[in-house]
This record gives sequence, C-alpha cells and structure tokens, in this order.
Amino acid sequence: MQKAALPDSQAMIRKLRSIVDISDEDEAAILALPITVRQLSADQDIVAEGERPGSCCLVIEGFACRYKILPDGRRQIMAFHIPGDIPDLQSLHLKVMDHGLATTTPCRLAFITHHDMWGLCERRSAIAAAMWRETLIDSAVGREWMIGIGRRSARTRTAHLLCELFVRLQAVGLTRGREYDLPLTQTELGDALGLSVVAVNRVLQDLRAESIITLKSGTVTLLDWEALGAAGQFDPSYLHLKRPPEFGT
Amino acid sequence: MQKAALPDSQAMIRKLRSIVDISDEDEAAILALPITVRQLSADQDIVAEGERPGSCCLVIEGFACRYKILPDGRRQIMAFHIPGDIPDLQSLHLKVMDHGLATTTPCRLAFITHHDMWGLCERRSAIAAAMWRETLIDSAVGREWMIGIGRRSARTRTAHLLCELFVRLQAVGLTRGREYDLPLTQTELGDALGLSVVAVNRVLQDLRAESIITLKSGTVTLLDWEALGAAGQFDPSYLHLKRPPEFGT
DNA sequence: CGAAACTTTGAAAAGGATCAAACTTTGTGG
DNA sequence: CCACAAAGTTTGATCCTTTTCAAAGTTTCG
Repeated sequence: MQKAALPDSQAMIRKLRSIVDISDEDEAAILALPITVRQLSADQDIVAEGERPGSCCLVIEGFACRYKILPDGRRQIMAFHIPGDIPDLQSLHLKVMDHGLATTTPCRLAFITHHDMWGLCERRSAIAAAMWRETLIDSAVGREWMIGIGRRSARTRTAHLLCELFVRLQAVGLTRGREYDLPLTQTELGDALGLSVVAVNRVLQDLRAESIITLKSGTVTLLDWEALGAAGQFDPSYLHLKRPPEFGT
Repeated sequence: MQKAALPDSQAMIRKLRSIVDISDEDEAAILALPITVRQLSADQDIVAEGERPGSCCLVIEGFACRYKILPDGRRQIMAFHIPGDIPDLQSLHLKVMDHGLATTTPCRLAFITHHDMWGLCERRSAIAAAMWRETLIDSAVGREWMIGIGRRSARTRTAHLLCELFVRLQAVGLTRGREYDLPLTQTELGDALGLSVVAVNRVLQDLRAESIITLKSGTVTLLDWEALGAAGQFDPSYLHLKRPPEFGT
C-alpha cells in the first residue's frame, strides 16, 4: 500500500474534472486516498465474472475492457476504459461481478478499497455525486453502443467508435492533434462492435481508401473529421462532457 | 400536486425492496414525498431527447420504454420499464436527456421533483444508495441486451427477453403463475431486440410450435421454463435480485 | 360494422459470418 | 542484430441469417 504518487491520482482528477466541477478540498480528499498501484501486462483479468471484489480500480495508464464470454466461447466487449476511468465503480453497490474486466494493453492500475471509497463518498457528497454521475455516463456510452450494434451498419459502428475514442481520449489529454493511440487488434474491435474480424478489416480498408483515417501500428489519425463523424452518425452529447470536443484544423 | 395515495408509492417501495433492504424510516420518508400523478395514454413521450427534465418519474402502472430514433427513422428501444422503475433517475445527474422516454401502454406515472429527490437522498443516505444501485442494475440489464444484440441469434435474444421480463415482473408481483401480460407489439419487440418484425414473428411462431410458450392477445405463458431459459441462455444473476426468482411447477 | 393496427406468410436480396490461406508485423531468444 | 515463431492483417469465395418487400389474414376498438 502506498500513498498516491502525484501523477497517479492525477488521472482520476483530470477525468472527474472533465465531467464535473471539483473543489480544492475534494481534490485534496482524493489525493489523500490510500491506493495500491499494480502493473498488469496485456490481456490479464482485473476482476473476473462471479468475483466479489473488495476494491475499485482506477485506470492510470493503458486500456481496459469490460466483457462477457458466451457459452460458445465468443466474446462481447461491452466497454473500453481509458486512463481516468474507474471501470468497476459499480462493484461498490453490486457485490457480485456480472461480467469480467480485463486489460487490453499493459496497464498501471490504482486500487482503492470499497471501505475507503465509502468513507470518501460519505465525507464528500460532491465526490459521491460525481461518481454516481460517472457511472451514469458509463451507461450512456453503453446505450450508444447498443444502438450501433442493434441498428447501424458495420461501417457506421466502426466510424462511431473511432469518433468516441477520440473525444474521450481528448478529454483526458491523450490525443496529439487529430491523432491517438489505438492499441486494439481488429479482433478486439470486432468483439466490441459485434462484428467479425473480417468485417472490421474491410471497413477499415474502406475508411483508409477514402482518406478518412490513417491507421497503422496502433496509431489512428483522423484525416477528415467531418467525414468520419458523418459516417459514424456521431453526436458527442451522450458523453455529457463539460466542454464540447475540439477539432483543430 | 397530491400526497401519495398508498397504492401509488407502494410500487416504488416494492421495487426497492426487491433489490435492497429498506428500513421503516426510509419507507416513511418515501411515502411522505410530494408527488404528482399523471395518466398518459399509450405511445406518448414522457420526456423527449434533448429535454432538461425537472423531475423524475416513477412508473406506477403500465410499460414504458427508453429509446432513440436514428437519422433514417428507425428506432432502437434500449430498455423496457415496468411498475416500480424510475426510468429517468439518471436525469438527476445528467441534465440533458440523451434519449427519449415514452409510454408503450397507457401508464400512470408519479413525478417527483429533482429538488425533492435530492432532499430525500441527502436526508436518507440508504435511499440514495438504493437509487444509485437501481441505476447500476439498469446498466447491467443494458449490458445484457447488448450481448444479445451483438452476439446472440434472433431466437436466443427473443427467448432471453421473455425470461427477463418474467423475472422482473415476478419480482414486483406482476406475474400470475407462469403467465404475465406482455402488452408489446412485435414491432416493439423488434425495435428492442434489433430485429425486424418478420424475424420476431418467426421466432415466436417457433417457440409456440415447440410448446415452449403461448402468446396471444398480450398474455404470455411460459409452458416450459427450462427450455425457454436454455433457448435464451438465461442466467438471472445480472438482475442482482435479493432473492432468486421462483418457478412454480 | 369497419377502419386501423397487428400478425402472418412467401419470396428475393443483402450484409456479414465463416472458412481458408497468404502476407506482414512484432517481439523474443540466440 | 538477425532469424523465427507467434500474432495480427488482408484477401477471396461461399454460406446463411436476417432484412426487405409485398400482400393476405386477424384483431381490436371506436
């Protein structure tokens, strides 16, 4: 157990600031939380379905995902989590995990015990509200994915996801201009989009051929934001950000 | 504005009790809430996408749904809400609705202002926790739908939904043995399942032909719970009920 | 009783899934 | 730093579940 190194809890603060106003006292209370930092390699379970975790985990660095395995072995990824997210905040209220949480890339994670989390929420109701709000935004993102999977074409869904990740990463300062790291294989994208690898691959080919994006060795560049947004029917309001996303020229 | 008639707020209490323990003081606090009861006919918007509601609504009687309309006019239903549910509890934290809420059948709804809701949550932290928990279960249900839409066949999804509704309705006492009212058209089921009406119709035909269910004039009977659960790969744990569902013989 | 809303059926088309195999990139150990 | 194996991407061809379109039955309800 160690005290938060500044750059570590900083991630959570930056994230919370992107969705809600945080006072200095609240910030101090967060920084004072005892956390345990753990480094995991890629494709490790953070919490498995059926477990009863005793702490919540904050993603400091890396990508994680929420998933469920079907009886036939196929997988559905239900969310991607980026630095600043607390993917299992829900375990504070729902004791048994109804899905798994895993790293997608090597990750640095900060664990905060439920006990400390409860204490923080009681002492600082603004933080409790912010966290509740965070879980609600998480659902909103899930609903948007549901619409995509249920009603949008392979192309539209894929474009939508690329837009969403750009905006979310930008909100926590992880984009470079119109470019960002997308450390996901096409199989993982497919599992998230409800598509086969082949389908994902073909859509990406098309988007590249139309000079809408560039994607190689894990880096995406949005060459034509307008076109990508249109292709993905993307409207960021469901992300409930405090300030609208920006797209430099 | 009127005081809660007993049978009205009772719905919320029964629902909360099904997912969490409620003390007598908590119950009294809920019953003391000022509510406005409104009766809506079928297919009316309760709140539209883009609105900023000033109150939350509790479903007392009838079915409601959460939906979004796509640019091409198609609709995706993202949740069904039954008596006891508070479908827009999230508006307490997310000011602008990112989706619409509509009645599916005639509904009797109780509106509680955000102001009163906040007051209740502040005075009674157990209720605040129960409500947060309720929104989390709502997300869990959404995730399960996502899995269905993304990875399960038309047949499996449909069967899953029939199981889910049975269990949820049973938890609030709205089933009669292995039978319940399903006041939804096949088009609505399709919009929820991400299927065309035709596909829904064919699945229902099959389930009937195999004597797994009976469905006519809005009443479903689960003739063979085992078979339906298997067909739908149904495991109720994601509903996080306090007590497991029961299936009489 | 009749119109409107639903359900049902048939036939054809399409979007993706699946299968298989070649090609590239990445990361590791020698 | 190279060589290789493993992982990931790409391409082609075929199959299949669902969608779409169309039209005929049925209910429901005013």
